[in-house]
Amino acid sequence: MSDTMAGSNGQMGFSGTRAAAVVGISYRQLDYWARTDLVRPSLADASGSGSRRQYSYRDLLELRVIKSLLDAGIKLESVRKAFSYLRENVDADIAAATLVISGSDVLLCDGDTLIDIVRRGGQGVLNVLAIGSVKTDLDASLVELAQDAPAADLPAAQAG
Amino acid sequence: MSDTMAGSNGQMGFSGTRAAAVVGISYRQLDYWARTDLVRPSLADASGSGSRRQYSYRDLLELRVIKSLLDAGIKLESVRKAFSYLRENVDADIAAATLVISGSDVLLCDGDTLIDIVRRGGQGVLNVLAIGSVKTDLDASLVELAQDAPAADLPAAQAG
DNA sequence: CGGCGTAATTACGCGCCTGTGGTCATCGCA
DNA sequence: TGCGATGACCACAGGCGCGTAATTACGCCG
Repeated sequence: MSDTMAGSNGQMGFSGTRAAAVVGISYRQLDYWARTDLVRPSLADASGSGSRRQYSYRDLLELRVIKSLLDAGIKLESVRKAFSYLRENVDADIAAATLVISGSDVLLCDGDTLIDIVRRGGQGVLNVLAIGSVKTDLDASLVELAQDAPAADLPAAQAG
Repeated sequence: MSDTMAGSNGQMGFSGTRAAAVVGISYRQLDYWARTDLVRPSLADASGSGSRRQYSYRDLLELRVIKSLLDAGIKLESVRKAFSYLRENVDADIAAATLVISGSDVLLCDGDTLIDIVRRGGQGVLNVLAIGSVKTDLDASLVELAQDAPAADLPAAQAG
């Protein structure tokens, strides 16, 4: 009936269409990003026509961060570099920190470190994004769209 | 002999080619930006083939700020919006402040105000750029390139 | 006044990102 | 096991932001 049925472990996935709807991007963007290796669905990748991609909650968070960066006028190419860097150098819990992009340098930091960085304010542009607020917005969108897919649990348990 | 001859008032202009060289962008970019109304030369605009554009020092500063934003991965379209907003709402001395772009809001602020903004860190991306450092870099580039155009005064008198 | 250098103009092409539309494999369901 | 819905795949189009190259016009200088 719905593609958001909870599995036996309570960890549900999101289909491509639903992921795009929740995040607030077009399906074509989601598709393009998946096949150009920006964000691949971590639960189930596509394997030919007719297969189904399955996005995790964490994937949605990444997608939403990317959407925020795009909305802020940042080029997709730049977003790609930032995320490839992040994936190689950071495994910390992303949701708690603030993302800072400064040229080719990317880092996650907490509030005080952030103030420090901004105060010294190198010689380039700083792109600053609080992941926490992104997560809040994402959860709100999830609750909104949950009405269309009744049997799904709300993601409250995932708040970290 | 040179297109950077100082006039009787000491206020010299920069040709298109030199402006591009000093700022560090291609001539095609400068040309494109001029004819699409991003930055027009304030001393003398083009008037047909064979005419000469004349950029002021202030123009160079704007161009350099734009270059910084582009280098940071910000889309030209977004830069356009920011500058059209700035030109309509702000006549303060740009060189002293910090430029902050937050979605469709653009503002110039000093150090303390900046910290305040970052601390509360709205729900989007903040693009932060200290204009002072841009000006410093620009002046350095001017001094470097002055060797190619000997008779020109250094822009030290223009420091704000 | 006629060549010469500079530079603005124009035409053309490319790569990126994305929207549109159609095709086709797969899944859910009866 | 066939049928309809879903969604991945593919071909194409289009705008933006330039690069490249040729063309045209101005200004200077001999």
